[in-house]
Amino acid sequence: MPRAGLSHDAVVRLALEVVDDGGARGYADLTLAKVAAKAGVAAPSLYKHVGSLADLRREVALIAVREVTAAATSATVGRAGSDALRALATSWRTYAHAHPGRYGATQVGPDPEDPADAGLREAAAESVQVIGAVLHGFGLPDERLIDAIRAVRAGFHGFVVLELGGGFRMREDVDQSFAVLLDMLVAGVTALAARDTAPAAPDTVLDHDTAGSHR
Amino acid sequence: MPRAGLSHDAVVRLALEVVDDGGARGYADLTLAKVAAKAGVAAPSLYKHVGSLADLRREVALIAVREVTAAATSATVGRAGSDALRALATSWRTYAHAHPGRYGATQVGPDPEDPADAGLREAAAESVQVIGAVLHGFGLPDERLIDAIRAVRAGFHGFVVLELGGGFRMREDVDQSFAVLLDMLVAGVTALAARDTAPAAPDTVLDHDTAGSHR
DNA sequence: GCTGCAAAGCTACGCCCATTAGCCAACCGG
DNA sequence: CCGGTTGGCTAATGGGCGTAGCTTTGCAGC
Repeated sequence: MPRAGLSHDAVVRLALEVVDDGGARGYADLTLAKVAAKAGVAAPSLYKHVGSLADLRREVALIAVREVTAAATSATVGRAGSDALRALATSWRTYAHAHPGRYGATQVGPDPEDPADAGLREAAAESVQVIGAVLHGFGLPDERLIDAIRAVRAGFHGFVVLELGGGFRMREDVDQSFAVLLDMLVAGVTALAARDTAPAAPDTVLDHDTAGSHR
Repeated sequence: MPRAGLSHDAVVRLALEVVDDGGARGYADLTLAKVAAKAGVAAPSLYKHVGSLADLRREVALIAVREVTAAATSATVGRAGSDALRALATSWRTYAHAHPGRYGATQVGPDPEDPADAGLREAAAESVQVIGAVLHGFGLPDERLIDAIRAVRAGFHGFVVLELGGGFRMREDVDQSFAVLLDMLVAGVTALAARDTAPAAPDTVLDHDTAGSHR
């Protein structure tokens, strides 16, 4: 009865393979049975190395979030302003294309209550901080920074989710569409900074009173 | 042995209740067992009214997509331009807030191959057409309309997905953030129309050559 | 009112998955 | 070489989907 020589890390590595092999649905379809099959081991044996399927998923998600953050960080180092924002956007989407399954793992929000999700919460916060750092360079007032971060995240994430999910069915150039979205975000953040820095500017694109829509 | 008096429509209705009861994860957690429990019936009995769990999910998704489309349509009737786009955005997000579980059902892209998904594909196309109709009013050239639609969809969907998934953890006003995103999209679409309608305009916000980023 | 049949339940079963319990063999430190 | 830890295993439970086949209800038509 030879041993498979597994370990915690080896199991996680195999889980990542399963996720990567499964395309955009790889994470959703991650199963202990598949990992065990890849390891050449009976499914219950995995419990010697991993607490549960939920634990394994958490760990995969953590890695994915950290990878996105790392890609975003290294893409924006040494850049500022719209240059940085464009590099950030590209790295974000490029990661999703290269690892659609792993990107799917970043879509599950960590449970704000569950202590087991603490690491994931922190990792997610770090990825948001990278966006925040980039946007900080636009000179936004503090109260607008959070809005800009959310708009950018929504744009990036929404586009990638729709793209990976097959939501863009026309054959038209998707890269071009992303470039247009990115232009909107760059212009939007720039205008947002200009508006609140110089509130009297007459020809600001964003001269609309957003405060009126508060609940 | 009294009869429960089920029917196809009754089962779908109960499935919608299960989805609605389950919060944002209601659709993902939809199960025949839960529907059967709500109906007061053994699970296999449901097969007299429904082909499979996949069929039931499809039907729920179809209803959800049509409801979003209907909300968007009625919100934009009689409006045009940025007024229409703002109303569209509000109706989209309002639907997601009112029916988070059902909104989750709209996130699964229909399989482009599967003939069973044909109705869902058509319904999804209709919802995109509503956005297209609204954006058409901005006078975009045809080649840009698809890009604008995608940007708007990405913004709406991304924001709502992040919001429902608990992705916005700061307590800052989320309505305000959505208003800012909406401003960016309105300004972005306006500028996109201005850019390609009058290419020589000097002060256009979007004077960047997006064609340079084609793959 | 009776008869008969289709429809709508049911139970029993098979399969897949996660997880627990308990066994046994392999490796490693002394 | 010996013993304990550790990493496999099988068996079994529970839950979910789905199929097969039985039973009973309730209605249509006489």
